[in-house]
Amino acid sequence: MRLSTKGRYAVTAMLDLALNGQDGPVTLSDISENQGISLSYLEQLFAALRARKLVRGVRGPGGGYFLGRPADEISIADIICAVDEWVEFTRCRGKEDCRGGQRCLTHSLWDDLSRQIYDFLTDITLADLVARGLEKEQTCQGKKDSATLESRAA
Amino acid sequence: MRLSTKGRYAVTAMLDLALNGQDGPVTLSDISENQGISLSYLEQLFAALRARKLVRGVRGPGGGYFLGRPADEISIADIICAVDEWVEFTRCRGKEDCRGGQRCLTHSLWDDLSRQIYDFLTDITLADLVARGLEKEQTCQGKKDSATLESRAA
DNA sequence: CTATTAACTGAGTAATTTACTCGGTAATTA
DNA sequence: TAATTACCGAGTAAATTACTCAGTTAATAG
Repeated sequence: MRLSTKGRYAVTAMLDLALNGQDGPVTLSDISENQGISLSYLEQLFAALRARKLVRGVRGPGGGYFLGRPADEISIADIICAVDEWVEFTRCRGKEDCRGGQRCLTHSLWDDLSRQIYDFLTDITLADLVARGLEKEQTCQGKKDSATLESRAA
Repeated sequence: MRLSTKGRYAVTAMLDLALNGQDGPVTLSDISENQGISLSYLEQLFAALRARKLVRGVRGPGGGYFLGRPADEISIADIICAVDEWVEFTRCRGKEDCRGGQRCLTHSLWDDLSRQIYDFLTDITLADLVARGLEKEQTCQGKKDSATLESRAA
């Protein structure tokens, strides 16, 4: 498993689709502006997402992107794996011999952990995130009553 | 949260200490050989780990590294945060205004997820990993049902 | 006391990944 | 037909990863 800013970009972009894709397709330009990512980089990310059928593109004016499946059928792990090209699972299985046993043991422990994280993220869908977020009704600036999570330092 | 090969190196190295640090300190040379990482790179990683008191160094012949605390008091999140310099939490809180609300919402959803992953990894200690690994008694090559996990190297 | 060991430190750099720029083509709509 | 937007690929700047090298301290063994 791997968790980088690239994966974050992909997840937030997909969230953007989940939130705004109800009425019509969302353009990459919109996402680019919303998320502060360059258009070309988004195109690269969406090429990977499209290859995994996580999004569907519509050309022409009024076009843009839709989610490829309902939001409750897209897990965070799906998204991250799509852009981060994760495999690299037990690398000492083939080329690296593990005669010593020690190296092999630590690697298999890591793979075990990696698998746990993967399973964890497989159980969380885009829909889950959106639902959990809406239920809190937290907008960044909002901060109504007692909470005051971060009070205007500057 | 961030999960890179750098974090993996740190975790497997710490696992190495947890597994071999019983009798005496473990040298970076040993770890370097076990894990296939260069000595200098390990020194960099251990500088960060030492700064967070996750390891304790002993100089001179017969020296090496110990865990800074018992293995059941060191979480995976501790290790990863030490080397990956993670902070970057809700980046739209200060400099980026979130008038649109859209960008802000996706970011806060991401931060929410990031927090979940962090909590998940905070609950897993080095000792947990080792215990879980031993209980499975999985060696990479061996896979014979009887023991074999410590097969005499040095 | 001397030599060796191994932790520490820091500057410099190759390799890789991230993120972007640019210049296009293909499909769709008005 | 013209505008729009997905789609495509080569080239590159910036950042991070991972390493080499060249030392210095501290502790131990002889």
